[in-house]
Amino acid sequence: MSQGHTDVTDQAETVDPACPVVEVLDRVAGKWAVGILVAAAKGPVRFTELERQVEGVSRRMLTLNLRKLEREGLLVRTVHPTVPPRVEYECTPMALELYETLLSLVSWAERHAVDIAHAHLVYDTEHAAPAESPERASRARVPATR
Amino acid sequence: MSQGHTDVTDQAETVDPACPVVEVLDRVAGKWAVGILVAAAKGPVRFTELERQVEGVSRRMLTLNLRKLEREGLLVRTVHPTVPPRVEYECTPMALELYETLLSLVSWAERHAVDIAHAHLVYDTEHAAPAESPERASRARVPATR
DNA sequence: CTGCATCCGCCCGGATACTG
DNA sequence: CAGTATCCGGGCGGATGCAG
Repeated sequence: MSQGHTDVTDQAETVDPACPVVEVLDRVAGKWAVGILVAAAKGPVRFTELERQVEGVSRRMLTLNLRKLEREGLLVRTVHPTVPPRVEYECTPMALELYETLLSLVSWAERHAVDIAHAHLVYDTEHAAPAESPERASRARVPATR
Repeated sequence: MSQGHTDVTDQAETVDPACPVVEVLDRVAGKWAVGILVAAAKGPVRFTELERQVEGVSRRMLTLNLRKLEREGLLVRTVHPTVPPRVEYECTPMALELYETLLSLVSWAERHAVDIAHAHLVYDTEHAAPAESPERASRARVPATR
């Protein structure tokens, strides 16, 4: 049991001395983690609720990410001892702060959405293009000859 | 050639209607992308230079991420037509803005470093613990009975 | 020096079935 | 309802070799 696939729930995380940003991103790296955070940011959410809202996530990955986020101290899991069982996940203050920070990323993305789209277009064009003008067929910028 | 493994260079990216954050993160998701950005933030960097600074990245992944970042319009590739060839990668203004934003993430990480570490400790303890006190061995918080 | 192509192992993550 | 366990395919990414 101590082997097999580790999934997102990597207990032994690889440290990256380069910079702490990587660490943060690695935590939220999960394709679903952010979605979960967003869904939970508005208030306590039930398991099935998440399964619907995040939508696209499998039960497995949902649970996995939930556990991970809980471990990170970003979510609090509350079990209501009722029948049928009722479990709610709630963002911690820390998570809400992170959420606010993520918003600045969104801001960045929105501000440069067109730039990025344009960049894609240019890159793809200059790249997929087999050959047009014999001169200047290379995709890279060349510095002023000096 | 038109098939096989797609790697990081996924041209056809999956759209996530949930929120734009995911998009941004997916762009920088590459374990190495951030490292590259950081290295390039200080100024134009050569290929081999990156290979050393990021350190841990294979030539393959480096190239792949470089291409991706270039496509995103975050890096500018400049080829100096000399011999031996000299290629430099430089952050675009847009990338530098992103870099600044990422710094706020670092700030968050630093502010809550201890909280996170503590959360890990608690979670791991309450979880790895096979059994100690017969009562209250469950890891979840239970809400006040009401 | 810079970069692409191929091979290939390994992990990620989806599907399914079963438990409390 | 809320998970856990198992199977298993796909692609992610390292290693290597070759080209400009």
